[in-house]
Order: sequence, then C-alpha cells, then structure tokens
Amino acid sequence: MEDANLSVGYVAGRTGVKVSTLHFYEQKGLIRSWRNQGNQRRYKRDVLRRISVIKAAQRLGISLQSIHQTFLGMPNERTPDKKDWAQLSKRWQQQLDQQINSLTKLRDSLDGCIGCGCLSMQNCPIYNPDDELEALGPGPVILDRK
Amino acid sequence: MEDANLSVGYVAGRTGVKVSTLHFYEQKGLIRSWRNQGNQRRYKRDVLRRISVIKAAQRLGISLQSIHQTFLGMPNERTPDKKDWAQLSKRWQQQLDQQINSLTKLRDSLDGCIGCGCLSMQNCPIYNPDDELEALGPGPVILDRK
DNA sequence: TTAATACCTCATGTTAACTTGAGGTAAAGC
DNA sequence: GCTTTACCTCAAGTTAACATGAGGTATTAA
Repeated sequence: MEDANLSVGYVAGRTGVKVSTLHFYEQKGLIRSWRNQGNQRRYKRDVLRRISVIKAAQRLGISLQSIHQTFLGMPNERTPDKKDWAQLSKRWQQQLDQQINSLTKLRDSLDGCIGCGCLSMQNCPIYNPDDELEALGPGPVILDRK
Repeated sequence: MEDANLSVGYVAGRTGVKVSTLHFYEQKGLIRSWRNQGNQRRYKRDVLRRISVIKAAQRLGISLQSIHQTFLGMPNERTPDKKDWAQLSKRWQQQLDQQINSLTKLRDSLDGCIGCGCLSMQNCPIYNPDDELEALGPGPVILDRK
C-alpha cells in the first residue's frame, strides 16, 4: 500500500528538482513511471529516495552515467535499500578518498613549487604530476633549452 | 633577443595542445600573437610558459575564465614571472585546501551514514551538507512522513 | 461549466572547452 | 616549378546535464 501514485509535480516539489529534470532522468533510465488514463506520469513513492540517492551521488562528483551503471549493477535493479546504500556509500567513499589524495598531492606539490618559477620545465611536479588516477596518455614535452 | 617568433605548429608541438586550441585560447584572450606577411600567427617564446600555467591551473580545476581573470589582475598583463607565480600558486593552493576540506567533510559524513539508510530524511548529512562553499539557496525538502 | 493549472511531446537552447571540417592561401622541400 | 605541408577563417559539431518554449490535452477548483 506504500506504492502510492505520485504525480510529476508532487515529486518535483518534494525533491526540489524541476519537472523537466524528471522527464530527463526517466529518459536516461534513472527513474521509472507508468501512465494513468490521461497519459500522465505516476510514480511509486520510492522514487523520492531514488532521486535523493542520485542527488547525493552528484554532490560527490559522480556522473549520471556512472550512477546509472551503479543502479544497473545492483540486485534486481530495485531502488537501493539500507544494505545497498551501505555498499554504495562505501564505494563512493573510496572514490572520494582517491580524489582527496590526488588533490592533496597537487596541493603539496604547489607548496614545494612556490617561488621556483619552474613551470616551463619538464620535471615540474605541477605540470607533470605522477597522477595515478587520470590516464592522460604521454604528457606533452615542454622544454625550453637554448 | 629571446622574443623569437614561433609558429603555431611549433608551439602546439612543444606544449602538447592542438593548433585549434591555440586559436581558441587566443580568441578567449588567454594568449597573444602577431601576424607575419602571410597572415600566419607568430608567438613570443614566453607563450610556452603561459600555456604551461594555463594547463597547470586547469589541473587544479580552475576554469579558463577565472584563469583569464587572474591574468588580467596581474601587473602589466605580462606573462607571470617567478614572483607572480608565487602569488598564483598561493592563491590556488588555498582553493585546493577548501576543496579538500569540502570533500573530506562529505566523506566523513558518508562514513557516519553507512548503514543508516536515512537518505530520504531531511537531516541526512549527505543530502543536506552544511557546505559553506556552494551557495545552493534554500535546499529541497524531502520529507517522507505519512 | 468554465477557467486556471498541470501535464504531455518534441525541438531547440545553454555553458565549457574544445574539435572537426570545408574551402582557400602560404611556405618549404626537392 | 611543383607538390606537400602548414596555416587561415568561419561554421558547426561534441559532451553533460539539464532548461525553455511551442502547441495541445487533462485535471482540478470555484
């Protein structure tokens, strides 16, 4: 009996996203709905949580695409419950850890670099960070000899 | 005598960016050039460092627009030298510090949230972080009472 | 019952940071 | 001198994540 049928307007109001965003999410396969007699969208109540999860993930800098992937990879494609959420948050937490590490390295490099003015050199830690996250391919060569 | 006149191709090769990118940067006012007889772009050697600085800043997540602003705000609109670079990196370092702080808070919130499954509630620290960086206006209200 | 909302679809617009392509000139190698 | 690169300009395409608007139907409130 908790599978109430909510309208787009209601869901939009409750989640703080625009109706067009709901259309968009649906088109992207992130949420689902069925239609009533008059062809209007109806949602189950759990769409609210689903949208919350999407928004939370976005705050972490996760793209809609990979959110979609994550949803797909979850058992039964159901809206995440407590257990699923625990897994999600654990994974996202790790991603965050990596990001933080990356940025910290960069910041510290900056620290070491202040005043050196070495930017145009091949071995500048800022310009050529040994960043294990981003595979940027063979870096550009910036040499200013002669 | 260090103001050699470099061609786009050369600069592109040395910096690892495409010729079209140089056109683009010039159009955005980030770099400058003059033309030779045949209307081809020529650059001073210091454009190399300028591009390095742009790239370094981008790695820090700084937008071209604000890089442009920064350049404009610098004395004489000249290509940054050691002193300028020290200022730049100090400012960017602070930005990084803030980002790191933000992410760390988010991560720790996640930590506290694992297993709580509270996402659809008003006071979830993930969904409603007290994030002093982003002014998101009045947040959405997600209540699931009744 | 009628007017005001709420919805619907489909197409196009938006921002950032570039890339690609078309059509044409200039410079360089042999 | 001829052919191959290298450049030039201007227009349009690309990705992400939606927003906006037009033209039309369905619900809801008085």
